[in-house]
Amino acid sequence: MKAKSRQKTRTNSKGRKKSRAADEDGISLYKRIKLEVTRTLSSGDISPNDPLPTEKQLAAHYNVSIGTVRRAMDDLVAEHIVVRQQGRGTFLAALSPERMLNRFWPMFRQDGVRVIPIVQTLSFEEGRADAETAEALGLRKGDPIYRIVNLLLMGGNPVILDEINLSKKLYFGLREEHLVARETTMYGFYQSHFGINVFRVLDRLHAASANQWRAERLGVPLNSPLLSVIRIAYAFGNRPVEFRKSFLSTDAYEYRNAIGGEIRVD
Amino acid sequence: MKAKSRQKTRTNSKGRKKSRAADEDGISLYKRIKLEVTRTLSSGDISPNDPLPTEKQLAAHYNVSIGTVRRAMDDLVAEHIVVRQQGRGTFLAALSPERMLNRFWPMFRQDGVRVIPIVQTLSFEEGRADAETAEALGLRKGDPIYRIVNLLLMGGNPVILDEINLSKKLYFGLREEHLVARETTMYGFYQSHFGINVFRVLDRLHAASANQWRAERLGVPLNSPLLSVIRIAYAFGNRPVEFRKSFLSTDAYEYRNAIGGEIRVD
DNA sequence: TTCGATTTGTTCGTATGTATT
DNA sequence: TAATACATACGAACAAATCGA
Repeated sequence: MKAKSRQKTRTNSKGRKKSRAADEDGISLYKRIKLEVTRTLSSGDISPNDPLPTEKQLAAHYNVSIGTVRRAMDDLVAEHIVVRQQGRGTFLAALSPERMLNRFWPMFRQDGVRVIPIVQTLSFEEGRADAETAEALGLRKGDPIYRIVNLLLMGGNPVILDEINLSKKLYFGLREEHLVARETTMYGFYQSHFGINVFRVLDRLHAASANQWRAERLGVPLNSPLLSVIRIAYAFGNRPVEFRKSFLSTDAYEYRNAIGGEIRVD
Repeated sequence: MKAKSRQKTRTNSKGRKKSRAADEDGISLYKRIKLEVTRTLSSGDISPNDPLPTEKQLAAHYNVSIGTVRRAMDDLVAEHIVVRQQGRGTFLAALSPERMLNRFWPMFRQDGVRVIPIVQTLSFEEGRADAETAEALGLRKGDPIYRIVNLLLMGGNPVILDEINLSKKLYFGLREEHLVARETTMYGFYQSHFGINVFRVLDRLHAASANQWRAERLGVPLNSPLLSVIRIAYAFGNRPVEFRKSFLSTDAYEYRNAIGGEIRVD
């Protein structure tokens, strides 16, 4: 006497009617849910740190079982898009200041210790996108942008020089006061003030030499070797939302990168 | 008439006896299985590309349900330790030459194209571990090692100079002929000849200047900026199995690093 | 502070779909 | 074609964390 026997399609107690595995579109249910939820999140309606619908609600809404919702959420958790907390709910992956920092700033002291940088904004100006910036941000050359130069000090010494380019359209109304006043990382700032959630960055690393201007600000000799990091930051949906060129003095600090399993056995 | 109602412990039809969620050790079943399987894999008994026990077998062996085995395997798949193929089985994550390359060599041409390097072995010698190498490989200073210097050419030009240090004990019997004859990456070579599966590397990046020796081999001017990559490669169980110092000429190629979701929606 | 409701976490089990051999 | 092995989906029961009354 096992439950109800099932055919390829059936109608269950809630009026659900589905062919199992492989939907009309040939895409599985949990993947569809994954997409739908991602779309919802990228729309920016859900501010981080307030919860998504509960699993039960999602199951009801999409007319699937809780297990299927969990399968979708498992994926989103693995992709660091949402986090779950037993007893509380499921949240847009955030963005506590130091989680943000830990996640997107792979800078360590030589001995492996992570150091929180202190940020000085050296300049803030409006300008127009050059070819490189336009390409990176998906703009047209000459489109209006904000350009910010930050100096990051670690352990009291200047270590990183950041040249940040933002589309004016995306960050309309940004002013220098906001930057000095902010109590968080740039990415946390984008999120809290503009609803822009950076969840992925792509870094391109080169060896470079310090020119006069950079040498002065980083306090190193002219032509010292610097690590150049060209970064594009993406929000959900692979929307580029920041183009950044950084120059790092790697005498006392280094850029670390782990490839492969992260060995969380918890 | 729903199944059998359950108490906190019970004995099922197969004689299984278990308290639900949170085992004796306070660790969940699927995590225990994850660990056990990982241990089995790291012992090197299972050569890559032959299958692990099937889910059914594992379930029987560990006396748990298939769902629990799948939960454990899901994690191992997410961590790139195993791969599953519908209809075939589950395999130790491998390591086709170009998967290996794609996975652990984040070098791209400026335009984003990946280039397969050609490897020249410049030298092969036995030596003794200096402090740095010993530390990295978990050896004592003075322990015997092999030291290999490789020059990697991309697009016909020398781009990377690799100085590789291997514990002699781990790779006992290694000879230069093996290296020249090999038809794969170094990591593939470690695996096929020594049963050592690299599944994770940690890179530390610095800006450096080309000294005389390196400048000559890389065909760049003295004191040119080079990207220095100090790498430790780990096998299962976090066993360090290779210590490598690389110097990259980044005029035409770059080191790329993606942080955050990889956006596989499949 | 206690307690109960809510929400996710873990485990089990079943049925069926689909790819491989 | 049949057997095998993983993939998807449903649903139930209980554990554990959280939060508010």
